[in-house]
Amino acid sequence: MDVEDFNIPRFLAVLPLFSDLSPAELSRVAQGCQVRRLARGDTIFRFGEPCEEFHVVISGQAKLFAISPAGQEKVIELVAPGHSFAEALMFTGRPYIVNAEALTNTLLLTVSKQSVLDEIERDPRFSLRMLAGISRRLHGLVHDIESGALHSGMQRVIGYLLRERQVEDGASAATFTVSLPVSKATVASRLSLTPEYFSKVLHELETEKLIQIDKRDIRIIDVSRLACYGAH
Amino acid sequence: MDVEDFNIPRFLAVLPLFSDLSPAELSRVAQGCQVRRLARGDTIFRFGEPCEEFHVVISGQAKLFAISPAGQEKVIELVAPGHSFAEALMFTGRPYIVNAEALTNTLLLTVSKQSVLDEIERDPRFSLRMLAGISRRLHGLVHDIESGALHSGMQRVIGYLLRERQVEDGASAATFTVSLPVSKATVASRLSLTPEYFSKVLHELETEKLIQIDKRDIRIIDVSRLACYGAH
DNA sequence: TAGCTGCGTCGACCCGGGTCAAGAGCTAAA
DNA sequence: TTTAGCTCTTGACCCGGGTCGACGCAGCTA
Repeated sequence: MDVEDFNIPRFLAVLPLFSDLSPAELSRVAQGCQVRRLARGDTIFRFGEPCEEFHVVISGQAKLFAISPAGQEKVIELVAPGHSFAEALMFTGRPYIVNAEALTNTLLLTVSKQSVLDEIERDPRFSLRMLAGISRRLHGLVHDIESGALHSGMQRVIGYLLRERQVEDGASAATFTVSLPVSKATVASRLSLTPEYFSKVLHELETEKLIQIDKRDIRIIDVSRLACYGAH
Repeated sequence: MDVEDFNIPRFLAVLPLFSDLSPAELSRVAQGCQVRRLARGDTIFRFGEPCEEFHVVISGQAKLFAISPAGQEKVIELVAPGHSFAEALMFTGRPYIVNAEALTNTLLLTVSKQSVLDEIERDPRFSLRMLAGISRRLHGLVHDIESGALHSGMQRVIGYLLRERQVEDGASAATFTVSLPVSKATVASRLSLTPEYFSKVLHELETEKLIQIDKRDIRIIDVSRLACYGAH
């Protein structure tokens, strides 16, 4: 995939947010977009910078993360292709409150705040879709907070594996494979664990014959037993 | 304050969300509202119930909380008079994902989903205000996640005390008083601590002569030393 | 005045999970 | 082929903060 030959309106039309705009509207929004190619480790934005746009991952992977005064990093969210981020921040009028960078070579679409505001002005149904998207994101964060406060590390790992099933395939087979999208250290941080402890938990699950670990591919052997393991 | 003699349009006009609607618009929105008087402990809504409205605390206090399978409770948010909750969930079209109840005798305003949708249809500026409100809420949750993952219990308590200053008075005096809005056990849960440990932390701060505890009033003696205490 | 109930405090104990250090594979460049 | 540099694993050790139990001290009710 290349920057120059990339068809922005066609890509926009696939996103839920823009899915039923007319071709004319799509090309208008596309005016306020730019596509960037990023290498692994490139910064997308940093804490404190002004926010005048939101972003969509076209291909590759991105992460949102915070840094503590002591310098340690916590991954807030992993962003897969087709997913957007920072829409919410755009509407607060404040600077970015997290950092974002590319985890692999990534093609990134950036949509200007102004073209979103124009579209909202023009079509109330568009703002409803925007509201729904942000609300769903908020829903996810509430889930993360609950999960961090109420569940043990083991339970968070199990929850993560089971949730990834939806992404992998919609089926509810008794056995299936989850591929970690990024390094184990990054997933660990997403789950608020150290890499060492994450490793320990995975291998405990393996010795219990609930999963099989093959690099970043994790085969779930017994879904139902896995689901109740860790409930003590 | 009584249910019958309460003037809904006048109250709506004070809320940031509705602040610059015309009197005609206000009374239209007020049609879709109802006011309820609740006693301490009364349920506002429960996990899993359908969500067709959002809520504003007129007077009193409410809490949003989750319950783990094991039965323990985590307070997600404390809601003070003049503040709203569950707007975001309304837009996802899904059932409530948390529980809400009154912490004291409370007067609660409930605004129907339909009147919000009507108003969005009518005025794009209204939907911008809605987006900004929800985005600010999301901002707060991200802060909570960072704070839970990156800071120790001591640091979260200090952060809470310093943040409450804004609410108490805007001044930046070297010494001031924070009144806990609810029981210490509830504040502790909000900070993801046990009541016992919260107590221990507060009393450690007191023996360090950084604060003075008098029931639910906490006098901050030295703001600047408090701010850097716990940074080790 | 006694008795009850709910909140807050305190101490003794314990464990989940973090820290540190070492090593093992794997890939990539030279 | 070697060196360098990741990512991942493993084990020994340690500590923040949770658990449990007991008690003090209101504020109520009778």
